[in-house]
Amino acid sequence: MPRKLFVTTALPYANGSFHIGHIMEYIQADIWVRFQRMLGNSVHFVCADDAHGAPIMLKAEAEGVTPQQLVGRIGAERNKYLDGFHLGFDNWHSTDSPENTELSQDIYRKLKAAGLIYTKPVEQFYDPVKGMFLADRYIKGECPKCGAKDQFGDACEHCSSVYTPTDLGNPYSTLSGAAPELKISEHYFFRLSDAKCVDFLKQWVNEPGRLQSQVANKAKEWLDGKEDKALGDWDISRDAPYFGIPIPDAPGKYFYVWLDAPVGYLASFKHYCAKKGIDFEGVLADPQTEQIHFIGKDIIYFHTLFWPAMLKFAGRPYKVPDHIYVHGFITVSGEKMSKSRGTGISPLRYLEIGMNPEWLRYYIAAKLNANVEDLDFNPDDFVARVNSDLIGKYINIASRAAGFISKHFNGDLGSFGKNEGQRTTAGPVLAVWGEETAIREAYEQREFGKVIRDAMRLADRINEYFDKCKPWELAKHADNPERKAELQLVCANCIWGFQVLTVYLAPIIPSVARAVFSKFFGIDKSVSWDDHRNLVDRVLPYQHLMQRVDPGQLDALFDLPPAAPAKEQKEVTETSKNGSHSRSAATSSPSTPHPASPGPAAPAAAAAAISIDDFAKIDLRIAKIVKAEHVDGADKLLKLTLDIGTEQRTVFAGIKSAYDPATLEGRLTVMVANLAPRKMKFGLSQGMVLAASGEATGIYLLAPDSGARPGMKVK
RNA sequence: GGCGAAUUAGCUCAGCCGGUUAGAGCGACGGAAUCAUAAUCCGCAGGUCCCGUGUUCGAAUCACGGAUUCGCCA
Repeated sequence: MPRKLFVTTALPYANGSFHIGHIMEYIQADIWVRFQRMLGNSVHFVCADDAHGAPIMLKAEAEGVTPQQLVGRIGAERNKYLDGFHLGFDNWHSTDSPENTELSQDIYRKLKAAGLIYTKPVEQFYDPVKGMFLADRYIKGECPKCGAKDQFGDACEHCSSVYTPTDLGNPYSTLSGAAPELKISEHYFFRLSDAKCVDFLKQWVNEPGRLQSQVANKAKEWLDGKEDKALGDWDISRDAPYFGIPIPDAPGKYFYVWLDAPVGYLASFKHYCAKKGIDFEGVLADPQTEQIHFIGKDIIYFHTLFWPAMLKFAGRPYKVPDHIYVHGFITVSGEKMSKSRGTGISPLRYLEIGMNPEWLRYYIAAKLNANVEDLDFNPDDFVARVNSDLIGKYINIASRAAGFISKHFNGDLGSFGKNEGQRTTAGPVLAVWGEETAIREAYEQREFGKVIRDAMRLADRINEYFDKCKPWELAKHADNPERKAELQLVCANCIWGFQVLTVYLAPIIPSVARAVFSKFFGIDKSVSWDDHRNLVDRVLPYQHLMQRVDPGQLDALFDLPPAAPAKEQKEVTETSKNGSHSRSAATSSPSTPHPASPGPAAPAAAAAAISIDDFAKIDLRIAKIVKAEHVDGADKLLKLTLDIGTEQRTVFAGIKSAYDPATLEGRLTVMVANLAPRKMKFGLSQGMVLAASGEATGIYLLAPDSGARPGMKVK
């Protein structure tokens, strides 16, 4: 009996491009979905842009476009990523859509009819210049405890005390700079504290197998809170102007973005159903349907409290989620992605420089398990794992066995019985078949790391078998029919083992799996789980199925343009604090846009004029290169140790192509001494040296006239 | 500040309910092989299991305290 699955990933906030954290979540869900589909289960897999809310409204305003235009622009680039990483969503929609408006308002009306909605006046800061109420993050002022200036309205970065915006001294609006006024407005609330809500949620959370234990514990902590920790009601309205969905019969009131965001799961599904002629309500109302949401650990609160309660008390046709599968964040080289230092990985750049998306899928799968744990992208580890596991172990099996079959048997794998128990498959094939249950269960449990550990152990077995049987020796005696038959058997066994492994790995590397079947086995079909039993009869001449990673590509991946200037960072900080879906996938990294490539400097098309004050911010110093060294594994970089009088700095400079390190030692140059340090693949770079370059090749380091001494300021 | 999670070989990690000399992969090192995109195979080396105290016949595993990191506190 095939399962019926409705699967979603968290809605990304549509104010920016995808970052590596989004991609990680989609890869996790996509692997699981592909696995389910291979088993023959029915899966509807959808997502959507989370379009509403103040940050998008304000960003659009700043850019002089409508929110719809902004969201449309972001939405237009989604497919590049989704196709690029083989993410097989059935549909991608938007919360700013007729379906979402209809469903959100319907759910609201039903909640209201159930007596779970009420209104209450709320006193809140109001920006008289902008004419709008201000969320906490748009108010700054002096910390009531320590007096630090320019603190946000929720917590102090200096003394980390927590308070409300009304506690701030000399508050001001970050939007207009005006002093905010306290103003009262009627707000709509969802009565989450209602006994029937709490009782339902307690039962829902405790359902065995529904949530990961860490997640269930967290939810229980919220549900069992007492006094000031007790579960409160949820403020679901915002006053105009607001980019969102109007609340029925409440002029000037809109749903808070977090109310309509998860409804977007349903809106996207409904939109898809309409396109495909599927009965939307029928699928939802079917008790067999399993509704599953993949999310990041930062949005557990919304998905284990509000969302199930909303659905439960809205009633039919809505169903409560069957599972919420929570993952951790992704870090890069052990560090949380930094907002200010521009570290991180751009998924778009990854694709643009021609890196294979399935390397990343493989690497992320290798490090994923079912727990709410962060995982680390480590560049060296990435290269090692992909090259030694995927190419060295797995692909290598086909590569080394196929030649003999093509050369001596014209691609025929032989008339040996291929069924379990028969002599011919007693070698590696039985071993590989023996792990089928374990691997299938590991997939089901989202223990992808275990899948890969198991699969690679099997690849090792096949390689050992190959070595032990020495087919290259057998081939030397191919005129002996017995030797020749043995040669065919050994190679066939390895190729069958490879076939089974390919099926096992297909959810993770779908495109390679498909290519193995079409280009190597001559079978053009989508790979199903059953294909691990249907051993093939022949192979086509082997052609490369996958390239190795060139470590130089990692340099290119991390060689991003300098971090965005301070203004941009501030924006990012603010928007990322909005607690919406934007951060749901993983890190708090901004999705820093970047040019297609670090392009050659066009003959300086005069940049915009700056003031002398702007220039003075740059601390340029004469530096003496005391040491210059090659960097292992870096194509372009040299590691420089610079003396600037008061201290020594380590700087990585992209001048390897132009300078021999030995000739640099001892000479003077100019460095930016106050450039924010930046973590690079090879270490921390504490500044940069200045060099000239143009259209033509060549890089020319600056040098001061004689007489300059290390540490002198350049101005 | 309160609560929670994490901390195991150079790197990435596995070690369930406490039980013999703590494991894997990669890397390093030494060999072999040469079919394969220098991939593969064999062997070897590497650990005060964050620190301390305690419970126990026995603790990486439990308890308490501490350090560091990360998160949650609507």
